[in-house]
Amino acid sequence: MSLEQEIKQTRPFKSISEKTLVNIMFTNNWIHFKHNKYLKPFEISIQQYNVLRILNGQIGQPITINEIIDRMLDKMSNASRLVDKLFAKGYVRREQKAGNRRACDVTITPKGISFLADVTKSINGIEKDMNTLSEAEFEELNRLLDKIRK
Amino acid sequence: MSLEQEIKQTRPFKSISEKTLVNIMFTNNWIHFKHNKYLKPFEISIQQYNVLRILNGQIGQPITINEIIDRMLDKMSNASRLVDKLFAKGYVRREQKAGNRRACDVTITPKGISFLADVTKSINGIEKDMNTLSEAEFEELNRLLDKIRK
DNA sequence: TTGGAATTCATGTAAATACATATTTCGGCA
DNA sequence: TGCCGAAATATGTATTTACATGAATTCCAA
Repeated sequence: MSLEQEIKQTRPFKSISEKTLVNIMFTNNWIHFKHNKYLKPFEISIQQYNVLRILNGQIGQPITINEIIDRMLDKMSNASRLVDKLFAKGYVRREQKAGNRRACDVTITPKGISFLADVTKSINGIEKDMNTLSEAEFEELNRLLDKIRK
Repeated sequence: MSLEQEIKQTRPFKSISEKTLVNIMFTNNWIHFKHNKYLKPFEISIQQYNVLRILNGQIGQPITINEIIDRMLDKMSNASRLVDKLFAKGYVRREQKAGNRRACDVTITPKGISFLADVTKSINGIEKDMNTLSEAEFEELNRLLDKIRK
């Protein structure tokens, strides 16, 4: 459905770029809502899920809190508290980094890995809720999003 | 910059559609961050700003809380408390709807209109932070976002 | 070597969000 | 009319977010 219909816009957007910003935000909320729906049974928040994915991407190599923040989609949130939550659930291990007592090494545990695998299986439902674009359309969408951010 | 570089992705995405989801979320956070930056001096949250814009779009015609929720980008948040905040600042008027004592009529006040004009002037800075796409590219980006949401 | 700045993380806190539940009012029907 | 379920909004609350500040450690330059 067109954006204007979805948000029942009465007057037209002032510019196509303004409309695009609104469209990105609206689409993100659509994704966010789906994510919440699929993550809910696992009792994990979107941010915690993202941190787990980052750790999993490390393939066993530890990573510091600062590096997690670097890789996070949302830089603002509190990585050390997210790691706390994951630690409490046994999904990550946290140790003082050798050679730098300020920093800490965070690693995903086997329990975390298998939990993440279950979550991922469920969350792929999002792709069923999405309309599939052609390969070329996906590529183009990515290109345009990359381009819009300077 | 490419998404992979920005989030320092180590292993490749499993699919182009997964990458696209991440890209939309990442771009949204980019926009969110900019919004926060430009809204901060005005002491208003993004959600409050969006509600004001919706009310302004009504051109004087009152609207109920439910209709605000309908038009909001983020359906989840608490429209009545957002209206409360705006009311406390004198940006909106709220009256019991004639003929239905459950519902209420919300309208933007002149103070709200001029405040919104100031905010809008500042927030247009986002468009300077953005790379401009061509008209055709903007159209295509909007088309693809509309298409991806069923 | 040592004092100050920078780094790295943790903690505190006000506000916002997500969601459940309550309250008031309305509409329809026996 | 009186009752029941639905509608429209308000309120309660646990969690998350945004951001400021604090604490420990490291680095560097005088």
